[in-house]
Amino acid sequence: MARKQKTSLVVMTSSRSRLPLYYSLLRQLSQEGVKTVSSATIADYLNINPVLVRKDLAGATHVCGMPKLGFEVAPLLSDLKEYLGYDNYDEAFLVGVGNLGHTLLSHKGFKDLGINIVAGFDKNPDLIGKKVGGKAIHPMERMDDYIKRRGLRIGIITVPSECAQEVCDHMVANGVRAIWNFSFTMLNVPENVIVKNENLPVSLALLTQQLKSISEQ
Amino acid sequence: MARKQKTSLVVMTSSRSRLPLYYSLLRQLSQEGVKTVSSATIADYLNINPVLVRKDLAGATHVCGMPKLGFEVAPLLSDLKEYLGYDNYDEAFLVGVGNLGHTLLSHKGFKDLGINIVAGFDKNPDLIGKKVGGKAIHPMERMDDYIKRRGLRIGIITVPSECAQEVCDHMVANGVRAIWNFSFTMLNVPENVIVKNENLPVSLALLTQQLKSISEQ
DNA sequence: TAGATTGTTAATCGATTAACAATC
DNA sequence: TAGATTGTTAATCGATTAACAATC
Repeated sequence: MARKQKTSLVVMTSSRSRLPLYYSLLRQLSQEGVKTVSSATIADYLNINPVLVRKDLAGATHVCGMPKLGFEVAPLLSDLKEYLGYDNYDEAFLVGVGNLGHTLLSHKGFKDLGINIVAGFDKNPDLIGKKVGGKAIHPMERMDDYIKRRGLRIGIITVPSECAQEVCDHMVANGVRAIWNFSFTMLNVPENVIVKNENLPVSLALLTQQLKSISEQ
Repeated sequence: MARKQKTSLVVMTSSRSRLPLYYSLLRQLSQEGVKTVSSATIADYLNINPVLVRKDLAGATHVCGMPKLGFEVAPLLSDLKEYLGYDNYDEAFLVGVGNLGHTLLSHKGFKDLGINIVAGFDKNPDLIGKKVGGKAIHPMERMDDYIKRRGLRIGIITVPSECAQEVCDHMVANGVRAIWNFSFTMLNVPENVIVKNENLPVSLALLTQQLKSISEQ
């Protein structure tokens, strides 16, 4: 950790993280045949304030709520989908086809949000040439070239912590601008690259912590 | 989605989500032999304000920074570890031993944070009796009893969305108070149960979104 | 000593909520 | 019509930052 580059952390306004929740909920409601929904109902499901819901929806969609009826679900969904960029097609790639790497490569949920993980890279010769979730696994040596050739800008790091910084450096050197980091290392990147650390154990630990703090009251 | 129960969402003060970052960073620094560190250095790595770092540390530890030298890494680490509850032992269990379930059961990182995923449950007869990551897989029918007998309060849902609510109901009925939900369903739970939705595709989508919004500037 | 760094108090900023008139 | 629900403006709240005296 000698270098003096910074880790750019992802910070986001809360509205951004609520919008996907509205989207999920509305899709669920839509499937159940619900045609219109009030901000109070949405707020109720998500345990937040109805005014907040209206503000968020007003900011992200063109749908006007109707007094007495609430919002039409269908246009809300399509506007949210566009706003959230779920109908744009984005390409990402993954390095480190271990347990977690396998899971992500095979995960069906990315497609719906317009994301395609196009390939995996690993140094294990047994994996090379195989397919995981329909995606080819390439040797590490091919990575630099592959990134540049396809102009990939989004990389996923699922290698052990020891190798994470090295993989990261290669990514950055070849034009990657956003990194989804599952290793436990704090990555050093130039200012113009964003890193989102996804630490599953920490995530669960935060939940157990919260459970405790609630139980204590 | 007929019931009128609410989904309790996890909301947390930002300090809470920064503390694990300090912890990771400090552990990394400590391994490199660093003995003391200034708030400015920490802030630099994490791209945040040094005053914020001092405030957070003052709130979570008893360590006083020394003018001109900064903070001692070792006591900071042990205080943070205690504050974050990483040295308390917590038990969780997991339902749905598919791809993601396998990954979580085998994940080495939980132990460090004091979390033990004690068992997995699945309805697939081929899995029953096997071990994944050293943890036994039991049939679904055993779940209710198992939860009660061991007094488990933290459940992990990695089943397909269609089954998620049903699994959730069983958990709640048997005393589970916190649910880590990897399905795409918004779960209905009583007010005193907390749900943390972990939607990996949405997580990546938020990152790509942010990348776009930065690129546009 | 001078300079780096701390902890604290006050100011700012942004996000959330309350109040309320408008409308179907 | 009356009541439910909207969108908007102002007030509140909490979190972040700025300013600065204290200290090694």
